Amino acid sequence: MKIQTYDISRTASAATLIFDAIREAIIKGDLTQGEPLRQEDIARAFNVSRIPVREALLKLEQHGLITSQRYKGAVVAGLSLAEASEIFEFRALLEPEVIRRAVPHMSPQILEEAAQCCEAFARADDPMQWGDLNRRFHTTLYAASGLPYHLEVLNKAMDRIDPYLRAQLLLSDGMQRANREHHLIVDACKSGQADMAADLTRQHILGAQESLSRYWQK
Amino acid sequence: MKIQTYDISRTASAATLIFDAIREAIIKGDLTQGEPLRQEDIARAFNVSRIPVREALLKLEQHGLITSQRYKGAVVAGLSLAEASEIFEFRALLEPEVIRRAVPHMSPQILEEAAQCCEAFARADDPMQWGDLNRRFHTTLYAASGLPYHLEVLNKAMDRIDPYLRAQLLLSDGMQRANREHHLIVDACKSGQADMAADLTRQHILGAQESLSRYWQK
DNA sequence: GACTCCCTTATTGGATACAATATACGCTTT
DNA sequence: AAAGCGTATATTGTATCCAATAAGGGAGTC
Repeated sequence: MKIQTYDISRTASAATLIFDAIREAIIKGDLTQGEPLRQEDIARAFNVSRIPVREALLKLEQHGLITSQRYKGAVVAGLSLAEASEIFEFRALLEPEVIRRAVPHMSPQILEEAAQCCEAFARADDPMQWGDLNRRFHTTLYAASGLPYHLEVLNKAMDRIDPYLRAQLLLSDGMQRANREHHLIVDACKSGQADMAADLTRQHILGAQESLSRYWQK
Repeated sequence: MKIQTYDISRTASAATLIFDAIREAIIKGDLTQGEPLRQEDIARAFNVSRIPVREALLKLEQHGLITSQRYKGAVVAGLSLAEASEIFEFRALLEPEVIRRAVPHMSPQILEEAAQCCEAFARADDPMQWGDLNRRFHTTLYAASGLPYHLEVLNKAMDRIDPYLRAQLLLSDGMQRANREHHLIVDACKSGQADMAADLTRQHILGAQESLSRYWQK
């Protein structure tokens, strides 16, 4: 008998599960800036002691998603527009290079998957999905870059600004433009134009940053 | 009576102290790749329970300095040349931009401090100091960039490759070249040539990467 | 009434104790 | 002797308890 069995408890500790759950909640905007995170409350909610909760909170702090003070507790970290803006610039520096390096190694499967993400993104009607699909689209394209460290750092950066990304897609022309630009990027990748893809990616990011800044001003 | 007293326990938890200590040990090469880190041993060494040790280990893992497996423990993370090389490329992407942005805001004090680092670096006879001074030199110059996120990420990156950086300085012409290039960078900063400083920084990093790769080949 | 001091309470940091899991060794079987 | 199995031991993950600290409220003083 050969059944593929997988034991979740082998890979995930309680701390990890809690971390993931809270991370999701913050990223998706269910927990907002300043929301206090009491160890005991969370422990009760997950039916565990405070120990794994503390580990989860530590990881969240390392990721910059919460800030905590000794003997005072943790709160969901806020990100000023300026801080978010800097992270957009950070992305604008990294992602073009990443995609440039990825293009030569993109298999037809990857391109297909990216295109599907793109389609799904265009058709999705639930704003909650937009953020996810948008992100999956980009990570799919970047996966072939062979730059794991860049991707790791990039993921953390994306986590931090995720609420802003979602907000940006909700702006009047946010989805429309993202969609258009995604298609252009995929096309560039398909035709092997690495530099073009890099350029488009850069514009894509800086455009998002700018539209976000403009909106916040008003 | 007004003495500036600072109570370590107010700002630093045991976990933080342990983290710093182990981080230093790894960075300076006292703990090398694969070295197992037993919670209980460390706890005994610091005269604390395993709880703060676990926190420290978690942070170290987040920084990529150790890798740990459930129920198996943590070991000092190794970094293949390829991985280190990728991080050098990462730096080559970020640091030029950071210094370019910093140049316009460099006060005479900062320039003075950087120059002093440079001098000290040139004169230091203890190879152990080289790494520290080299790093202080760069961080001093970057501080004025107004890009805190970039710097945070950069610091983590530097932590990971620190042993390689030290190794690189120990190569035959490592110090000599680093020294020469540092001076060029400071000069460019002093004369406000941001793009020049960026270019020099990029070459400085890629040069180090290349010489390291060449050496490892042999 | 405002201020200070002290105490109570809520909350986090750390220590000890227990549970879950992996590894190593010896035993059995062939 | 080699392979497979089970137990012993070491090590990590988690729960429970205690200690340290911060925040708030009330009594007393001016």
